[in-house]
Amino acid sequence: MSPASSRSSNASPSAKMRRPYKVAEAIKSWIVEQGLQPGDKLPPEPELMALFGMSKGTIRETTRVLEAQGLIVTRTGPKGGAFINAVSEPMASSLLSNYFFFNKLSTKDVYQLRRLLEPELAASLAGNVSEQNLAELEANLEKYSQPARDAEDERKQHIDSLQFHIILAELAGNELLGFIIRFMVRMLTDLTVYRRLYEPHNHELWEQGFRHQKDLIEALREGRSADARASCKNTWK
Amino acid sequence: MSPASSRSSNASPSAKMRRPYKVAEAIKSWIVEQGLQPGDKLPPEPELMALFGMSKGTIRETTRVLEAQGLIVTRTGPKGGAFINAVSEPMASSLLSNYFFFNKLSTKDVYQLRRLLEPELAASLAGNVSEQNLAELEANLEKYSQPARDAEDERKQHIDSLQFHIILAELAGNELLGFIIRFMVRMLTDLTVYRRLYEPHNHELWEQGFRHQKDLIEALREGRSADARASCKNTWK
DNA sequence: ATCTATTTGTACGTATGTATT
DNA sequence: AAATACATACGTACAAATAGA
Repeated sequence: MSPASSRSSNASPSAKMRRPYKVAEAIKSWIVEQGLQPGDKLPPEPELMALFGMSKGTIRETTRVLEAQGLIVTRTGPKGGAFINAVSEPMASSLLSNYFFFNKLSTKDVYQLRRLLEPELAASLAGNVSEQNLAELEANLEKYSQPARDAEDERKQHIDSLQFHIILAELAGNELLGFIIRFMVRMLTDLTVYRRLYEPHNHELWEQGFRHQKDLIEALREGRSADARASCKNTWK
Repeated sequence: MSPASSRSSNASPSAKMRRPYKVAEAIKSWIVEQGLQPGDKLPPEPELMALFGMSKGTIRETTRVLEAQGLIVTRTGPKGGAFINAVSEPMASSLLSNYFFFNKLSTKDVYQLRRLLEPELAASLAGNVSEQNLAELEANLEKYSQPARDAEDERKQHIDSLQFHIILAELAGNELLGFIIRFMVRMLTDLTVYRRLYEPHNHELWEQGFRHQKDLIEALREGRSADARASCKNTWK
């Protein structure tokens, strides 16, 4: 466990790591060892230069590396410096999407995974959702209760309907699951934002999706686990 | 879709992005626009300096940023330079684990997710697994067919049993799913590598796990979807 | 509101390392 | 073996930002 590669899991291919990376690794392990928390300050540049016997430029490249990975943030001025930072979700999400940019992620893959995940998730949630959360789901559902009037409208509805899934994931109280669902939604948004324009406006599909989400909410409310699973399975177009 | 934030989804908090990051963003969009492929070369440093009107140091910080995110690799010497790179899985995995380092991921979360994913995965695979792949699963199972003799042995077996899940995920032919399962395995390895030492050696649990994995293979072979799901549900300790 | 001190950010010139031809 | 083309590293000088007096 660690900021990446505190032991050997490597980022830059084994080869001879250049100095900035060596230092970056050193600082990462240092963070772990010292148990530094977000907000804690790293030594200022001159001190790091002395500590690692390197020039300013090299030290700066190092801090850029850590910053690019979201592990630190830097501020100028007095009381400024490099500070430990808890990687934000948008950041993590961005970095991960870089991976799938080249490793062709298809919408099919995303839908298949969602299909694997959500029905069981819904089933496990049935009967355990507070009335407040149910209301939230219903409020979201309202946003696309009317058939889309035009392409732009449909696009908006599509984004809103994705939000439904995010709320659902939140309810599980599982950081990892939540992250994955939100990431999938992000991917779907990116992947479909253009594609959708060419697709036919399918009224029937919209109606079915809407109905099933409505059923799902009811099943969750009344603790009908099996029904929740079934409705959820039908929620995708 | 893009190397992160080619439009607005931002990594560095909206504020005034410093120059290296601006250039990094510029290069990212440039990569997308030009449709550059892994292996394609970026202009050499002096040219980039001219292109963006910046000094060597700043350009270098920029390339370090891209490199730290796994988007380029650099080589020295003639024919050297910065080259577009398809982010590797270990790299992506490392970067993502940084996120969960501070956002406390518990083993409970991981197990819960696996519990959500794998039974359905197994069910969907039943009857569609080649004899060769089944043999591979069985070969893996052999590695821990005998009760562990000591703590070290048990640790090894634990790692091997995790491999079982990776093979299973591979069979789905879903990049995203595969990544997630492997990532979870990685997290579990990191999270348990120390913890396990304190846990009692539980013979009975081992035996059950072993038996269920064996059952699972048979169910997969014979296309008994429901049984595969059931066996899989019992595969965790 | 202005100045001052502190700390990061940028620029440039030069020297060294490294792989290809 | 030598020349070449490229990244790597250093040192210094100066610019920009910001907290605090």
